[in-house]
Amino acid sequence: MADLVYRKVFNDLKDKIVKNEFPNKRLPDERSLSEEYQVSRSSVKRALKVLADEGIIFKKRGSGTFINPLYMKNKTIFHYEGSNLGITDSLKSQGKTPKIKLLSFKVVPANKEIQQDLFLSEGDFVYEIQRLRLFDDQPFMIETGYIPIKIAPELTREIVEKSIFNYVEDTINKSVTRSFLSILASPSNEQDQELLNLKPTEPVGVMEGIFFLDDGTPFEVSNMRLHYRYLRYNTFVMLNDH
Amino acid sequence: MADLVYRKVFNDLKDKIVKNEFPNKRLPDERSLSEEYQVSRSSVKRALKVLADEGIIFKKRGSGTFINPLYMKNKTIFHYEGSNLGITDSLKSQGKTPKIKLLSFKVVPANKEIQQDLFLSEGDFVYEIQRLRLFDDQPFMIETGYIPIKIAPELTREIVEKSIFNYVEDTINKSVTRSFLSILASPSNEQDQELLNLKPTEPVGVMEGIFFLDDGTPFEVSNMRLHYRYLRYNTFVMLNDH
DNA sequence: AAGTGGTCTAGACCACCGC
DNA sequence: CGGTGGTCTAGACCACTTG
Repeated sequence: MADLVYRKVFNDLKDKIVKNEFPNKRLPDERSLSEEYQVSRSSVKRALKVLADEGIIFKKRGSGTFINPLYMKNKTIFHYEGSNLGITDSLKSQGKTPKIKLLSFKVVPANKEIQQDLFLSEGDFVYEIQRLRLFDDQPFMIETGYIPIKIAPELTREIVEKSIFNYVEDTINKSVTRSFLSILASPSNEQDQELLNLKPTEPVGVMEGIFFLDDGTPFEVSNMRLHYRYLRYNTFVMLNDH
Repeated sequence: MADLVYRKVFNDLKDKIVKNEFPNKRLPDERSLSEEYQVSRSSVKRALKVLADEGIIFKKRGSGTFINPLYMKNKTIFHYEGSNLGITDSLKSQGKTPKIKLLSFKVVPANKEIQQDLFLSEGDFVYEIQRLRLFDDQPFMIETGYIPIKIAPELTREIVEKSIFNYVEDTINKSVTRSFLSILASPSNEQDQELLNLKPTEPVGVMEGIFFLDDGTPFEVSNMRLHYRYLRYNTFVMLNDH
């Protein structure tokens, strides 16, 4: 992954942007970058495309490529980038230690809502997994997930305390590649306040989502409640036209 | 726009998918499509990339390209608007009447932050427009926007009480087609509580964004504070791999 | 006119899948 | 092994912006 040409250009440019090595907020033109990195202009374009999709840069035809000023501002430790969600990655990359505390792990019958979300039938069972995620010993997210037992019949506490997605990729040989997410704000409840160290006036950011395997099978429905300072979802939006 | 090669391939394929012209849920391989449409394989790939980004198809290396079996069903269950945001539209569609109450309308010098966000220079002026948006006489959003006067030199209270974007499209003949948005949760402040009828424990959802004209010029930087029950951002997310 | 991003082509080689 | 998608190159021409 990391030794792909466009990936290297992407990583290097992102690095330089973060280190503020383009103080005029402008990147060199594509042809210069192509020369500098000794790669084709197509590969440069591909790298820039990904940067643009993540909202880090934007391009002005005829003018050049510029750094999105919102990207650097008010960066929370934890941020999601549109079309690329990397929970553990984005944490690790900053040299921090993400941890998981397992709050509960059960097998329960799927209720109506979960049946619909995961395309299950009456009588199907799911794992109910509640985890607290920490980041440098600071709790930031309560995550409640439901996974059909028939998709991953051998989940254990040990697996669940680490990465479920990695387990699935290594063992079932399928991968979780996409999801539908809903993002909203909510007042904190007592559990939130206790586990995330919140005052009653402080809210949580909520991300609800369904994760899919690469063959389209719904794999998990998840409800994530985040300390409000740790949620910042950055996205690039195309308005009505294309 | 629609006469781009990859766009035509995209539209044609999407059309065929919707009409169920691939009953085996599988698309022809890229080289055949390239031949069929008499375009390069790169253009086929580009069209397929867009289809995949929209969650309509997925590609399996070594196997082929398949139609996401959930694509049709999902439309009723989720309404994902990622990559297509229409605030007033989505309100109108529910048969409700959106209204705008103008809270303040001034011309002020752009501060450093706004200068950076909108690529302005020292001494440039911007409109500062604060509006309360209502929905069936129920206030749901406080919106503070900054627009360079040099882009829209003739803004008036009358325009600002309606749609700024429509004015821009009709008059300047440019359109607002893209934005970068950051979405987060925040405790409500006193103004929020008063204008949005919130209790102190109830939060707001915040959307900060820069809106761009179709030529890439930053047009407006906007801060939107929404009653938490009215913010729900739905999006389709591709995870780490492609 | 020069510079910059956008689109498109043609072709090469690689990596993975299934028979 | 053949078929498929993934990556990459080199170069052409177009469309828009800026001085």
